[in-house]
Amino acid sequence: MEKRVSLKDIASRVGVSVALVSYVLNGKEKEMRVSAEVVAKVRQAAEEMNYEPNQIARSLRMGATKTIGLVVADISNPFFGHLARIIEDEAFKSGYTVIFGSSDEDEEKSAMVLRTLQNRQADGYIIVPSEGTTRQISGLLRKKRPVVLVDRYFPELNCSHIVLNNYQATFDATSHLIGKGCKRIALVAYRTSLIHMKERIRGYAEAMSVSGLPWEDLLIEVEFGHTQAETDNALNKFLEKNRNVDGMVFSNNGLSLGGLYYMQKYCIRVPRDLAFIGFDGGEAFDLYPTPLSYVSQPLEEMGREAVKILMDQLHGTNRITQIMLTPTLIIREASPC
Amino acid sequence: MEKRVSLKDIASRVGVSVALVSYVLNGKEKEMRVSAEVVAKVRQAAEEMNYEPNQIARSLRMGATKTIGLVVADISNPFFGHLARIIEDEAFKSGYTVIFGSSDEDEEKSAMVLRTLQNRQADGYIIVPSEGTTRQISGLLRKKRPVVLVDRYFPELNCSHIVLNNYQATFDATSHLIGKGCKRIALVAYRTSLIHMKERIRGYAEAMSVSGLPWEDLLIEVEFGHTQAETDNALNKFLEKNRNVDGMVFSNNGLSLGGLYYMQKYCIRVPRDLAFIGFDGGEAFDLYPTPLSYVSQPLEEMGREAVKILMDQLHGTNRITQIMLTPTLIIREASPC
DNA sequence: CTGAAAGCGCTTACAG
DNA sequence: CTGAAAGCGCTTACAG
Repeated sequence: MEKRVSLKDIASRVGVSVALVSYVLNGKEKEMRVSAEVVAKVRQAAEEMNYEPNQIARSLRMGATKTIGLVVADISNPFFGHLARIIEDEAFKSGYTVIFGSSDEDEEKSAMVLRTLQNRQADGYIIVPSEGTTRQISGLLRKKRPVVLVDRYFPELNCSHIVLNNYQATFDATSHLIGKGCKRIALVAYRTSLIHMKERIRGYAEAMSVSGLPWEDLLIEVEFGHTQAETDNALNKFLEKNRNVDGMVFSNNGLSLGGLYYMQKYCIRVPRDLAFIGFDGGEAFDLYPTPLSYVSQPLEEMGREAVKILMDQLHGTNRITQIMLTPTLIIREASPC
Repeated sequence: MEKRVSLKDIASRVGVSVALVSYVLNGKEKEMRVSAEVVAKVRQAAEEMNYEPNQIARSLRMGATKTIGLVVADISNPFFGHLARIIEDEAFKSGYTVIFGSSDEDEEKSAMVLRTLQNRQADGYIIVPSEGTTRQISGLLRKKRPVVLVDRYFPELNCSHIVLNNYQATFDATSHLIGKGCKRIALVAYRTSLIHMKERIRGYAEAMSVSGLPWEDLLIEVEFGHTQAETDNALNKFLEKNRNVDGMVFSNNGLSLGGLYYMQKYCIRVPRDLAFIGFDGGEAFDLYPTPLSYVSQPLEEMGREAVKILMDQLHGTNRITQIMLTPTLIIREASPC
């Protein structure tokens, strides 16, 4: 391992103190009234020696790492990958780097990831919280760490968050199908206590109710971490009992795709045999024989705003910001082919 | 910001030196022959005070951060997102954390990302290198930083890498179409000097040549960072001139999807009107009316091995390992529906 | 068995 | 205008 060049190396080469080099390289030569001659010499030496600051040392000294800890369910899931990318870019603009960890919607894994991020002294956290992690988040808050929750949140926690208006998302989706004449609309959801799912179920139930349609028997709940086989099973059982179902709303991207795999396997033509509204878009929806309708989230805005809220808190305001974004229903008609 | 508890805090509470606390908490109480009584007291105090080590301080002292710097083209691209996830998990097993950056296939951005990762003193690097970054990589090597290149590499560089046998990938894909009776097979590729693309083109050209089929006019090259409109344009122009094309091979995932969007727009039915082989899989390929054939890469293996090779180098061997993985051609037949 | 001390590379009052 | 010194939290020879 070749020796990295330090301030000391530059100082001894130029023949000045380390402090002076630090001032110059941090643009404090004005307020410190360093002589023009020294400034020039230091700059040149730093350049020639290819000096790069040691962010670790600086972090230790300053008590801040310029690091954002990001916890998502799974970075390989395009929804979270995209979010991560937006956060990366936005953080970079403010000089922050992102360290991430995937929680797999698992309480234990979430705890491990958070411990790692804390040991690495992340200055602030952007978290897609998993079920059962309320105490982990409140622990962070107790330590006065800036935290922004994304996609979901815990109503009982006084914490910044930015989420979709999930109620509206499924309310609009369901209402649209009702407007198209559907009467027996099923919702496919995850079985979880997390608020975003609860809200999506509530939106659906409300849309059905205001039209006087029963829905209690049309709610299909699937376990997190379900395999395709299990999803197939659940849908099979459900459709056997409810042969007259004429529409389906899926409450997230993975479920939507799982549903499509199922339909394909059992030769159910979507949307001809069964009206369909998915969640979050993707190539599979676009390239379907008839492009599929779905609920679209303003992901860019969600990521960008999450970073902004965090930056706000990192810069000392103690303000708690809670934002609810508006979903867009993307309606596709039969393709021209 | 609440004060974090340090070794000093524990030491003063127990009434021993900081060194002793450090020994105990790092499991060195045996070799240091710390008395059982002190061990117990320190352990308990650490527990009660919720002590978490400051990895930043440790990094500075030890000259190692237990951090892997990961550079991908774009973390929001499922191919790289998946790779990142595998690397994250594998690195975690060895106690390493991942810091990532997206280069967007851009030389400048790559340089910025690498600078950031170096300032943060990443111990080693896993890089999907962009065009024109040979000097950036060789700079890292000159500083004796462990580096593993993934997906692509630079033949002129003595550096570990793990890539697909890209030649075989398109050779097999093209040969398969030839075996099916296709004679005018086009390849859609990126215009780049990067070896993985060159190899994919070479595999295609060779497969055509051994069957005595001309191909020079059937190679379609698209710029990196192309928009869909530009892809549409290129394909339109090409197909106008070559109406008799009977098959198409796409040389990466983005191009494959771009191709499918094009086909959809112009009502070309795949694979009925035109034989098709894509790259890297994905839901869109599966859910196509007729599931589409594609070249599959062993991504898990690529990610896992990349970390293993890096760990090897981090643990002091100076060995250079270069691995070429075997692609699998996934052939799908018409669906039963 | 235990503690005092040095030092990783940096920033920043403080003194002159 | 410049330098000596302290200190961030940790690890690790060294001395006793």
